[in-house]
Amino acid sequence: MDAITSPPSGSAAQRIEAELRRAIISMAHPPGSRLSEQDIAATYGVSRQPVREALIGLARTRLVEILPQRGTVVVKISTRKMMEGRFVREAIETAVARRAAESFDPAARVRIDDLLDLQQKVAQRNDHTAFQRYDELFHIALAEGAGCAMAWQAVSDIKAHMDRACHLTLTNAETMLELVEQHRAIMAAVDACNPAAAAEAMHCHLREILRALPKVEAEHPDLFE
Amino acid sequence: MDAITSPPSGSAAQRIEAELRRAIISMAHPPGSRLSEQDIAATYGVSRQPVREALIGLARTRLVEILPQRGTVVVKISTRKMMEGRFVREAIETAVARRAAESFDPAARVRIDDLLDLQQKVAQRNDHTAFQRYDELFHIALAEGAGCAMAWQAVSDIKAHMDRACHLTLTNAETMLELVEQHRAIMAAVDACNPAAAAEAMHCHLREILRALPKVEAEHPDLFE
DNA sequence: AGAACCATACTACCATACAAGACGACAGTC
DNA sequence: GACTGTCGTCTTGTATGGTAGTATGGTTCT
Repeated sequence: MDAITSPPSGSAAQRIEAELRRAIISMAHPPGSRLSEQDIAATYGVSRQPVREALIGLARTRLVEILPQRGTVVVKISTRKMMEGRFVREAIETAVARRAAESFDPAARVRIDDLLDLQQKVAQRNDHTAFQRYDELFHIALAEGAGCAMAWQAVSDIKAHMDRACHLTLTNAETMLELVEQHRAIMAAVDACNPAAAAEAMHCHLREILRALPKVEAEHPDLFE
Repeated sequence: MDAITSPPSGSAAQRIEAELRRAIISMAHPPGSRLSEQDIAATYGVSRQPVREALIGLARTRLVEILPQRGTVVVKISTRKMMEGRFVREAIETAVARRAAESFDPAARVRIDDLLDLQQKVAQRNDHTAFQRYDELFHIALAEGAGCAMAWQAVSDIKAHMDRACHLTLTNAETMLELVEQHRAIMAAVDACNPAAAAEAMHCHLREILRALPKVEAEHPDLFE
């Protein structure tokens, strides 16, 4: 049942990177805020070295920017880059959906129904964090079921940025329930073995996600670059 | 003219990571070989710390695998993973080619012709390394010209793995010249503003690259997993 | 002879200390 | 008053020592 709380994996550096990643995506560290190696090290009770490695990892996913000898800051949200990211994600995930409709692992299929039910529950509770976690699990399961788990690797970084923005756009339960319905629509096309419909459903799904972005940019201009 | 030799950028860690990356892709460190932090540190005349950060970076791109408290090894080539990677890369790059045919930055357009001429030259000289570098520059320029530079970010890691395999498959000048011709075919479709043709040309191009992979796996089974 | 056991040499990992660059405040000068 | 040079304090970057875990080879017991 605790598939949602990822365990404190392996090294301290990995653990801290995961923690910081969550904190950044959930806006606990808002865009533009500074991240001091020393402060974080003190917070987590470790040395600067693992913190440094964690920040390097986050910099690689473009969630933070390390300015040499100056400091590390959480990158601001860029609508333009977000749209570019959507383009790439759309290219990958529509291809995955198409392949899923051609052949899908039956074992993964039943798991997805469970995921969607759980996602619907947390959506009704208006629980952002759990919702996004199940959203991620859905897309992972879809890629794995289609036999291209590696595709997720390429998408995960982009999705992290999107999820951060969605913490501003996903304000009510209705919107989240809509997204769950879109997930079900994708699976319906997959079950019908209709590649074109699956790709189209995924296309609409990804289009919907960032629809409200320009509005929140006007509301929170300080979070954007 | 020295656009091919990337400068020793910023920190020692980044410099060493770039060096190791080149060495791995060019098979100077063959798949399966061990990479000791200490040895590399001594080789490059630096401490173990920047080497460690470099190895962590390479592990993130799946070029090496860090086994905690045991050692770091160059990952072996996996035909299955390579095919999965091609699937993802195909999804992204055909979308890029399609968009390029819809609208392309004129300034980037002229640069590409220069790149292709240079690539043809080094192909005639049978210079693997330079060829792959210009190949990379071509795909980057195409993405930038199409206005989705971020797409390259998602492709670069996959291409690194492919390039490593291609060091085994690209043995003669003829094959390289064929690939240049495929590049020109893509650009012809772009110039003709024919998205479908551009995507199809890219599709064929990426299909060709790994065609000889099963053969080299039979010849060098020790390099594969 | 075979197998369990232990010492040793290796590894990645973390903590600490030091170095070098960047920014801001302040004093001195024109 | 505006400009400039210098010093102090922040930051990240690098070096080094020490720790825990793993594999390996020799040894001892059965």
